[in-house]
Amino acid sequence: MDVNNPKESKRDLIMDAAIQVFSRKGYHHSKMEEIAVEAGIGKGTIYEYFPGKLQLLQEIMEQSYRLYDHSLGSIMAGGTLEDKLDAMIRGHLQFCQDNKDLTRILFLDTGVIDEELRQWAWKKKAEKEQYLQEMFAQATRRGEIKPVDNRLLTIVMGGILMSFWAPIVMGNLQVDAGTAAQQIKNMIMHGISNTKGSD
Amino acid sequence: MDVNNPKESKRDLIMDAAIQVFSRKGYHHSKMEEIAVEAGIGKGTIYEYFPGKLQLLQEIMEQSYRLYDHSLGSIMAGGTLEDKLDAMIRGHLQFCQDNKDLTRILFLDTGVIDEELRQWAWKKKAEKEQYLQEMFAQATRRGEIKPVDNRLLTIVMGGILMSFWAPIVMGNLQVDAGTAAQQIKNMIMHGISNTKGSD
Amino acid sequence: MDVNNPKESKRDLIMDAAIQVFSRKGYHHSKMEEIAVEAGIGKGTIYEYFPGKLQLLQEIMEQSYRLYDHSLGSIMAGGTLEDKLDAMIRGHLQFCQDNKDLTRILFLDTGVIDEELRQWAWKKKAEKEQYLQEMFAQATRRGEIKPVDNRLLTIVMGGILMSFWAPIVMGNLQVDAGTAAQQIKNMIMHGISNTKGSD
Amino acid sequence: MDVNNPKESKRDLIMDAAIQVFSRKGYHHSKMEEIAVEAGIGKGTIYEYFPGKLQLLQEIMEQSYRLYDHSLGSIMAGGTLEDKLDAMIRGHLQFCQDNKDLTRILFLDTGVIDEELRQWAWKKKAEKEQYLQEMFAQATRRGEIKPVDNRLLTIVMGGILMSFWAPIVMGNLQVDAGTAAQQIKNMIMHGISNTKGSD
DNA sequence: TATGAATGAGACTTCATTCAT
DNA sequence: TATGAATGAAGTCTCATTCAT
Repeated sequence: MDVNNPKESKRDLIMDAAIQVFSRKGYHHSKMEEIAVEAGIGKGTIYEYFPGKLQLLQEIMEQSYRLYDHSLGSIMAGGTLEDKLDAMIRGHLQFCQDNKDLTRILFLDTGVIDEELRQWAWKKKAEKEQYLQEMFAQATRRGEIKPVDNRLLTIVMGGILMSFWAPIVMGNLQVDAGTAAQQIKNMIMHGISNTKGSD
Repeated sequence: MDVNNPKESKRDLIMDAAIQVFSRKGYHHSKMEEIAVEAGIGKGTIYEYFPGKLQLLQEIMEQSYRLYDHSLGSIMAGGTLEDKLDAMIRGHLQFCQDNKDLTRILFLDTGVIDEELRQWAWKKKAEKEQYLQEMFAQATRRGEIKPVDNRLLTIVMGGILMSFWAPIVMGNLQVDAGTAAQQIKNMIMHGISNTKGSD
Repeated sequence: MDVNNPKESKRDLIMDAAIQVFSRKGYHHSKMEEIAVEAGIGKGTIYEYFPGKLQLLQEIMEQSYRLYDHSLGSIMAGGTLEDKLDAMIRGHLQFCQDNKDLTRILFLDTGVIDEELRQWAWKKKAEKEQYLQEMFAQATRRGEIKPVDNRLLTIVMGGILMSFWAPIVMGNLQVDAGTAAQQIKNMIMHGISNTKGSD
Repeated sequence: MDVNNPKESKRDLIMDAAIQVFSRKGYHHSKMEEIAVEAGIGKGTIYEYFPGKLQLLQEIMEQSYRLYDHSLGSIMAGGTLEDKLDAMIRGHLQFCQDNKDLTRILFLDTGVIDEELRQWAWKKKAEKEQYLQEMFAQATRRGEIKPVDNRLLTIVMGGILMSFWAPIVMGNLQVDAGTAAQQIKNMIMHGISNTKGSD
């Protein structure tokens, strides 16, 4: 089936090789030559499938985001905020664990490559925040959470998710996604203080 | 009178210019020529004060971390965990607001430049996590917080701090550090759930 | 047909161009750009075949020495000292006349470029002196020459050979290698004094 | 006396420092900065006494040649060819031994620096050869030597002298100038062959 | 006169991209 | 379609020389 579409498979071959190399060295230290070698093809062939190095990265990033969105989207469909948070965190951890190379590229190189790419990443981030914000707003309306500053809460939530990629990808952290997600969700929902209530 | 120490001031002039340019373009897109122009000096002069481009960045990073540590260290001395968290968050927000260019460099370029620099940044991060972990351990012993997974809590806390640099530096977020810090601290301590029960 | 081995021929093309330029200007005044122009190729192409400027010179030197050794080695095989001297001098003169550019590089730039290269040249020189010394020692044992200080004799012999490259290469001296070699050999063997007595 | 003429002494100070550095590193690897440090003065001061780096070398070379000429000239005044040769060789060896730094500069860097300097060195060499040629011609007329090719003889003689600088300066050869000179002179006059006579 | 901070032309080298085969 | 040899723009760094003090 994959062999039926050799062009697409060669394209994927290149993308996979690029993911390896970008992840290993970072975008600016990756050479087209090295990607070609990793893919087992000639340097010029890459340009048959991608306009250039930057577009190759863009393509990888876009595909990664699609994969990420798909992974999370299917998981966190309905339910209470607590269920959604749990699913979201679990999905995020699972994605990071399952796609270390993609994750490294996605969170390491995004900001420093190119203005256009920065804009794009910024837009993606804004979309995600938009989604979070609505999720929290809905939960607020439903009375599931206290009336906190939604803007701050969104940033905090995003930060919590972001904070896990490095420990996971760099190999320091090995957790069971389900267990960790539940713990983290509980921290967010109920805090860490021993004294119930206050403020 | 301003130039009591002309050598030091020239060095600082270069560093300031480099901070501008690195922050604006990112390390890899910054040219020594451009830094020189920004500083209003000749290209060669930079090399009288710094061995090379990479060392110039390193110097900036180290100075930034010293400044950051000093800013936070003086603030969050004693008190309960709640006081410390409040001070830490407030200091962090304030630093990001007061040193946008530095912040952008510190959190954007760190990972992708150079192996040595990556090691250094990694060490700094580990130190900070070590500090957080001890802070939480102490609070646990004192009974200030529930017995949660310290490793996860540390990562979460780090992520929350990290999450604010981008909104602040990119200009989207304008908050009063004191107010925001208190709100964020409360989220961490008491959670966002409306139901007072725990898991 | 001429290009049976295009890769090797391109390499040679570059080396030939480099020999021209190095010979004309000396190593330190030769620019990679100029070598590329001389070869009729782009600047970057040189780096496809040689790691850098210094290694390009090294390669030329090594090839030159191989050529030189081969030229002399085949000529001066056996026979009496007188025959050997004659062959050696003739071969040396012929080499200088046939390879003026190489000769200029070999004897002009060797000492001043680079420590490693200096070591290499020194080793080559020592090898040649070793060879001369054995040749003279053998002749002494055979009673072909008087018992003179072998160390001094070797240096003298080396100097005599060396002395001819400049006049030949700079274009002042045009001699028939065979005739000149015989004359020089006779000077060495029998001296220039008219009085047949010795000291 | 030296102190009475501070300008001249400072000039000499610089030249001495330059001789040290040029000899140690070779012209192209010597930096004006290093020469200044060696002289214990400021970099700019060199330019008060010399127009530039090249002219500093030229000055050193010219002074060296004057010293060399003076050393030899006073020694080899009159007498037979044999006496002259003996004095010339002895003087040459002595000069090389007494002025290793100068010698290294004189014989190592001459050819590769600059077209003007090359011309100058060439002229000097031609003058010396002119002198040798006349010396030999005179000896021929007096019947002191056989009628050999004067041109070749001159080159040979020059080569013999030249051949000794490297062994002496590089530290391998330690000889008594008088003894060695006599031995070398005898080789030249009477050859090394054991069979007296032939053409 | 002496200085040394400042300069910028110039050289090497890299590597994304092209294009003839 | 696939290739990889060839390219040259671009960037870092050096160091002889200048000049204000």
